[in-house]
Amino acid sequence: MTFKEQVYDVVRGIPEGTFMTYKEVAIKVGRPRAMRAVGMVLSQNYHPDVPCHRVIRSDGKMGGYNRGGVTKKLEILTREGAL
DNA sequence: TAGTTGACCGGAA
DNA sequence: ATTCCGGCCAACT
Repeated sequence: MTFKEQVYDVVRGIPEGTFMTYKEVAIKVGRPRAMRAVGMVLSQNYHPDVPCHRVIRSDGKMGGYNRGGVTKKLEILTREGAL
């Protein structure tokens, strides 16, 4: 099980209408200091099964989105009722 | 193997 | 509140 595999699994396990920060995900995978690596993996991730739109920054802002842009990401979160 | 990059975070100015 | 800087980790070339 590689780092990114674990990241995918954790993000996949995020319930609908909820969101986690990159730091939280990093902690989940057992690498509290690898928050940056998490972001990179998600940026490299084009896997539709992984709801990477539920992962945001600790500031409450959103990092990015490879599937439609930040706007789309915000719309998805709003549609899921995360806001 | 070594160097560069990135969807980050926290503290300081 | 905003901007700047350093640190940390994995992937990619």
